[in-house]
Amino acid sequence: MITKQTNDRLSSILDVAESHIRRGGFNAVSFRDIATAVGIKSSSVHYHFPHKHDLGKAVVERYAINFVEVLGSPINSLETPTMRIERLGAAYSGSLAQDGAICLACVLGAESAGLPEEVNGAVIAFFKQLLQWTEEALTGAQGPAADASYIISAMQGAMVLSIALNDPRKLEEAVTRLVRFIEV
Amino acid sequence: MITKQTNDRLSSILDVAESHIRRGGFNAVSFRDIATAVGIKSSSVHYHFPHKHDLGKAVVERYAINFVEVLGSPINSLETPTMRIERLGAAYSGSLAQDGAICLACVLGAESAGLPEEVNGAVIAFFKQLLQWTEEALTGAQGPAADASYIISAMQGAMVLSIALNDPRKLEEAVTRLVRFIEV
DNA sequence: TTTTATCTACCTATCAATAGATAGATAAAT
DNA sequence: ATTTATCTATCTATTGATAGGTAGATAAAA
Repeated sequence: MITKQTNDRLSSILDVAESHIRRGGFNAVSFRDIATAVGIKSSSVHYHFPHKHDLGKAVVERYAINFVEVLGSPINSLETPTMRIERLGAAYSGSLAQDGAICLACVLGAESAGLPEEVNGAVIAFFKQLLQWTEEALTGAQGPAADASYIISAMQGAMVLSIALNDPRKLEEAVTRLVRFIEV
Repeated sequence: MITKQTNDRLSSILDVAESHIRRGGFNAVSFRDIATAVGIKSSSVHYHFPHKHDLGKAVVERYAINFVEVLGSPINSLETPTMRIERLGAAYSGSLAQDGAICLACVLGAESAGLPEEVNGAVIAFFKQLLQWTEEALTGAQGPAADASYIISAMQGAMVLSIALNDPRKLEEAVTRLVRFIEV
């Protein structure tokens, strides 16, 4: 059985790992860093995640579940596609503003070719999930920006630019522009 | 005096470093890997680049010079803004197709928060240069996509998606869409 | 012309630090 | 009694970095 405390500890480990990865990529985490931050020993982190790729995969999978949960369903008859993409944009902006760090998929997608395949697989799955959500959200939409890949690309790219240039408005402006050019 | 051979060796070091960074980020390079690939010892790499951030900075700076050179001038009276952005898109697509690797700025921009400041500074400078080029190229242009930050974001993001999903068409489609929605 | 000095570009050897990983002990919980 | 979650202790490999040496080119001084 998994106790409450164990769950907390697991969460803490994943929290620290996610935070480090989102700031500096997969190689920016080490078992020791995590252990120190959480207050345990590195061998205890290995107990929960035998290999580093187990940890990486778990971080990505939790992130994916959480992201989709925050987004909610893309099929909501009370909303227009524009409103849904606005919601997606808000999730991106919020994540940047709240954590001061880029989206996990941005970092890991960028260093995709250097990742363990277990981690890369999880990243790919997340991207596909994200694309599917956006496609469904766009049902019936038209206009210069009404394409799932295009929207995800633009938002992720704007996020990178925002982080690199330390200017959150890059992302906000991109979202505004995207939303403006979706027609119902 | 810098001999021809020295120049070749320096180039080789930078070549290998760039290739590794573009595949897996800044931490995917090591002095030993480079040395082995080039055929010298790691201490010799240190001779040319005392610290790792010196190497990183040099890689970014060479990349920036090369990229702008490939692009050519953004101000060319024979071209429309659309044609210029098409040229930018071709540079991105070509770089992906030719090297099978993402743009250097995409990777380093994404892990920006984890980079040595010397390297990060060079990345920021490159981004600014790229934005300025695009702004100049857009002179007089209008339409849903006529914004430098937006165009760079969309292209970089599409590049990440292309690499992560192993589908170069993501980038090509994004470029097509961007170009289509620039009006003169 | 020969000697002396300096510089370049590499080498060997080595360092301390850190990486991921494992074995075995322990104590608490089930 | 067994499982869970942690510990201590340790391993091997790799990291970035440095010290000290050397062959060859260049250049200035004797």
